[in-house]
Amino acid sequence: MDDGGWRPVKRTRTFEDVLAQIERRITEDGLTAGDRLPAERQLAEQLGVSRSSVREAMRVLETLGVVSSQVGRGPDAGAVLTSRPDSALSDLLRLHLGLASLEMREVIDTRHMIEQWAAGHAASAQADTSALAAALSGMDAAKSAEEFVEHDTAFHCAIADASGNRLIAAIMRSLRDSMRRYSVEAVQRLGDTSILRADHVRILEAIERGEAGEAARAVSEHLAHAYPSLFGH
Amino acid sequence: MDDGGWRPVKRTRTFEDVLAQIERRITEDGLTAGDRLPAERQLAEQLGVSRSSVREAMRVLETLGVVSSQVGRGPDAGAVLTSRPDSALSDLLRLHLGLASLEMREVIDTRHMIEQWAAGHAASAQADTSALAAALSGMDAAKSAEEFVEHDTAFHCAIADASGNRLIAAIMRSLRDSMRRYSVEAVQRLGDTSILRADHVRILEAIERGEAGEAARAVSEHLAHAYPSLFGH
DNA sequence: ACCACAGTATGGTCAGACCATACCGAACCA
DNA sequence: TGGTTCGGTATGGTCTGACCATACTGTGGT
Repeated sequence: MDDGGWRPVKRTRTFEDVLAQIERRITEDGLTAGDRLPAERQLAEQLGVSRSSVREAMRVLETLGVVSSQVGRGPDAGAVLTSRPDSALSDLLRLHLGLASLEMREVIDTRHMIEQWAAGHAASAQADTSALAAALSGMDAAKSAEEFVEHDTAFHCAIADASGNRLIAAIMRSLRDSMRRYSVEAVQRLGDTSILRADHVRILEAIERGEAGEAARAVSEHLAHAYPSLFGH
Repeated sequence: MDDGGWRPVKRTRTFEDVLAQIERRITEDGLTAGDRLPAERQLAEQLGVSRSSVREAMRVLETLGVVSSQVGRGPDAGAVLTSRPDSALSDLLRLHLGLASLEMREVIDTRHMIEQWAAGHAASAQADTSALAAALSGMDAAKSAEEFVEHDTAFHCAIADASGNRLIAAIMRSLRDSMRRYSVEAVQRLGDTSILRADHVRILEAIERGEAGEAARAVSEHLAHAYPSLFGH
């Protein structure tokens, strides 16, 4: 019955080895976005594994938003290192929401946290607000809830961008992405978007004036207006 | 030269079709963590594709922390739906940090934001603090910087858990995971950890007394102590 | 009741083939 | 000289079929 404390063997699959090798080359050679990886067949031969294993590793890297594969021939073909964490995060959130291992409430609370933080930092940094203003006009011109949400998303993502933190901006984009349908329903339920517009103007002006506290407060109240059912207390 | 506005062909790869089918079955059949997917060969036959394509789809799902594959036979074998967003997020952060498409500063700022939020909510919720206390004793007994960081991570993740938001807790865990090496170096540079201990006690007591504002403040000052070089302003 | 062993379903891996794509370059005109 | 056409080729995408290691299942013997 006693295995003597052994048994930590934890078999490691071939494609995981390939992954580790590629990651090692990335960090050791200092590769960055734009650099090309060897072709699949070449990599398979170099590492002494089959092309299938290399392909599975590529699929993982692609899922994580680290490489992008192009067919054909030439400088742009093959596996190129990229930097797209957004879609990876979106897929992750969407699937886990579908699995019911996350609830919308948790997503919205997270968004609340991020937006307050981002608005405050955007204000302190006196960030450029032209993207915010553009999104605002887009909302004014919107002819459907879908279109409105589209520009609303742009507005809030622009705040995250303006905070200067790319990780937070990426999380923000994927949060919005995974709750798009929910947002559209919320806008339709709401009917009148004039309150939201006033909120947006208040947020924009607070950021422009560099008033971090007011910007955070404005964001908080805005979310309470947009999702009244979740902020009943 | 004019293609008449066409060209939206966007070839879709077979494994992406498989992914869509599986995701559809998850949402339509209401599958959740613990349920089993059909075997690879079976799935390939059902969908009329090769096993390779099914496997690539599986690899994506596994990367996103949605399925876990076990070899062998029996009820536990095969592809089982799981809910492990943590490792997926960790891999994502680690690789993008390696690609220099994210900077440590951004990770730590994000952590700062999350910890303040989580500490405040844990305090308001009068959450159970036994895990926090356990981690605290672990730090006291630690004999190396690595061991100290191990329990320190447990302490801070326990705060995130206590906030009750699984998404935020998952993000917290992956943040800590991806910056483990950095944290160890920071502790070694610091040498004396008594200041950190005092901070931890202050955080713990604030949460126990339900003082959200004090908990958030304590977390903020704690991070300034732990990473003085990043909070010089 | 227990145990040993063959059977079998599972994922993991490999080799080799073929396809579509898209660039490269040489041969071919104008 | 200049452009065009067309075959060559490197790339990822897909499929087939095979074999392996693993771990349960059931059967038969003790």
